[in-house]
Amino acid sequence: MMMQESATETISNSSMSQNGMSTLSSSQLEAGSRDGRSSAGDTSSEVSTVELLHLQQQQALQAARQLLLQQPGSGLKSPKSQDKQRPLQVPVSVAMMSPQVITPQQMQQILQQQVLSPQQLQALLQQQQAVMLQQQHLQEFYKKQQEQLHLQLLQQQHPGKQVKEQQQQQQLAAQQLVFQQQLLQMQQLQQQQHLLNMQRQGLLSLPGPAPGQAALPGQTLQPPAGLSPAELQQLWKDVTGGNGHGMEDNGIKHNSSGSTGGGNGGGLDLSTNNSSSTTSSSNPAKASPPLSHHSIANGQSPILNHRRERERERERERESSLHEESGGTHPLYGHGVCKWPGCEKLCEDFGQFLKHLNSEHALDDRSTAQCRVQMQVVQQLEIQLNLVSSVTMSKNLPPASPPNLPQTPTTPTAPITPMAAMPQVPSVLGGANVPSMGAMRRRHSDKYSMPLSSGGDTVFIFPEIAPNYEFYKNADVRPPFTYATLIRQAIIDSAEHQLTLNEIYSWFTRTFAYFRRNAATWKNAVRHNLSLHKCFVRVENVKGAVWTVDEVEYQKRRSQKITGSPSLVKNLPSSLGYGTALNASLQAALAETSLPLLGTPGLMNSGSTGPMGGSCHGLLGGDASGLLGGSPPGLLGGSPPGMLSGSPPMLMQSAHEELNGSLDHLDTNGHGSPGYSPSAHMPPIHVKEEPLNMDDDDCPMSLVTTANHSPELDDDRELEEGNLSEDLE
DNA sequence: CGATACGTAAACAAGT
DNA sequence: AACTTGTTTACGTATC
Repeated sequence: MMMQESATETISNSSMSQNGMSTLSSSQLEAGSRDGRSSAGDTSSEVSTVELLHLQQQQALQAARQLLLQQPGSGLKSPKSQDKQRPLQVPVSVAMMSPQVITPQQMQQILQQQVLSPQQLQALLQQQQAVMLQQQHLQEFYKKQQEQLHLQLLQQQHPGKQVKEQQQQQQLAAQQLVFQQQLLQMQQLQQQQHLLNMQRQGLLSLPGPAPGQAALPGQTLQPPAGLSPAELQQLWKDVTGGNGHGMEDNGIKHNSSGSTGGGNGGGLDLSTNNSSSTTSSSNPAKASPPLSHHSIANGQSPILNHRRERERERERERESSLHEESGGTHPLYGHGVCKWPGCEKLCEDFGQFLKHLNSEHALDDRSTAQCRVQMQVVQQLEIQLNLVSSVTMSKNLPPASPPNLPQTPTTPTAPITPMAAMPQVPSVLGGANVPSMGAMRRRHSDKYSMPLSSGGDTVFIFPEIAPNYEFYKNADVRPPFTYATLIRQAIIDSAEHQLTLNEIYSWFTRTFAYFRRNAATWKNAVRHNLSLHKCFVRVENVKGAVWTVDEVEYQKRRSQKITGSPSLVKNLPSSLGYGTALNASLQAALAETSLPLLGTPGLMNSGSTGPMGGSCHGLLGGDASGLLGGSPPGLLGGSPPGMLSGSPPMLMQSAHEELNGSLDHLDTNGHGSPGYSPSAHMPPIHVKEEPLNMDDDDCPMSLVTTANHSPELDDDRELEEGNLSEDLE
């Protein structure tokens, strides 16, 4: 019976979280629309949203490209795996992938570089306003010209054309270019503005640090944080000269050439095509002079001249080849393949591509939804990044690398969020919500012992861990450790290695954001564990009773487990997703086991290499599936969700596993340090939250949400524990 | 499939 | 009486 209740609770919670998410997303959208309205004056909210989405899509594409280029083998796998798992959401998954791939460092760089100063923002806004006024007129004009041009082109196709006509055409083309450029610029500015507005309003902004906790006051809506790095990047590129020519594009994107008639310039892909681009959709290619790209860039006269010339040439070419569409360029078209995330359809020519684009990737609800999901994903990633970065940064450690962590050989940073992000995110953010399920999480955790040290009293066994400590302290993620392990840690951390029950409670709340809610539940669990496990010894004290740890007993227990489970590795697939988590668990594990070992990283790694390698990448696939849709019913389903699901971000099981392996060795070797358990395998991290489930459908959405914890959950008295909250900081 | 570990819920008792 | 602290039992889930 109880279980059922809990289950229902979970469900309700999850639903709540979803709602929360949806709410958030909706609010965001609304906000976005508002912006659009306010700023643009009635530009339909949709437009802004769409634009944003497009930007993000592009971003995702870019990221994907970069990944492909940078990470030869690794990155590729994950996507596939994901796709397999979640076929329908391919685009989404793909988009997600890219972000995942991005290393934390990259993200940080982006963030750092991309921040717009207030003045810049203002300037942009002003520019845009001015531009907007003109835009309508220009658009109309542009359309007319495009039509004319189109007609002329058609005429030219016929053999006997007169020179004059050609000249006229050229002139028109030139004019068109100018207008087109202007138009594009305006559009871009508009996009920017939308983004900026959103940013300002905090729509996009993710609460930096602790999603889970709304807590940190200031952070939340700060403008700068707002846009995702990628967004900013893209935006900046588009705005600044990026568009201009080439960016990288030349190579990759000629695209930008506004060919798509719409002149997306690079920025707006679809939107442009469909909408404004206008008439063109039908013959965008024709109308749009390939120039566009370039034009977009500056729109400067000098450049224009060159462009004009080029255009002429191109037009000639065009004429010859007719609709070859000049290889119409489009941000989503390259190498004869549709670059829409997850699509990759082969299109013989640009025209075919356009057809495909309009038919398959039209801005319908579906694509819009996909875009939204992507946005959300990006946001989540940002959040995670913030968390991670905050943690790592605060601690001096080089982000990814705990000493030896096999961690991420490949992607040092990668960890961050690989796919897992998706699934996990929810949990993280919204998190913890739910108390949930019964026994999902599990034991593995024990294996690691967590060296976390709480603030004051404790001494960090391993400083490296600190980062993780910060993470769990602020993120509403369930730690991947068993209650027994945590309790032990709490006691060990204390000065006298003994704590009263209440002190243990305090440690939990102080150390883990996750335990700031549902107090009744976890406190009961703590008591239960104290009583149940022999390793915890109650000692009568003057003041009352205190709890101590009998390491011998603790080790016994652990050793048993350890010995038996080399298998952990298996889980990897499912757990892959976590990136940073890795650190936490790994570190923890390392900490424990390795105390002695620290010096010998090699050991760790050696073991890991094997297993780990693949796993890391696998991240995406595995976890995500598990979390999201994969695990069906119960949270646990596929990926054992165990504890951390919420955290998501981080843990890479693979790493854990490796660690495990290594750890195991260690253990086996027996260096058993007295106090610390050998720890051993890394368990998959479970996330309790299970955000997972949400409906499969929603899964993506889940991401969205949550940045703050939903108050709801707490029936508990957590609030009561004011200190805890205080302690946090 | 059974054993075990774990998490959760709850009943109950004793103490404050 | 209400709450805290402990103990114990039961049950579901996951792993071995």
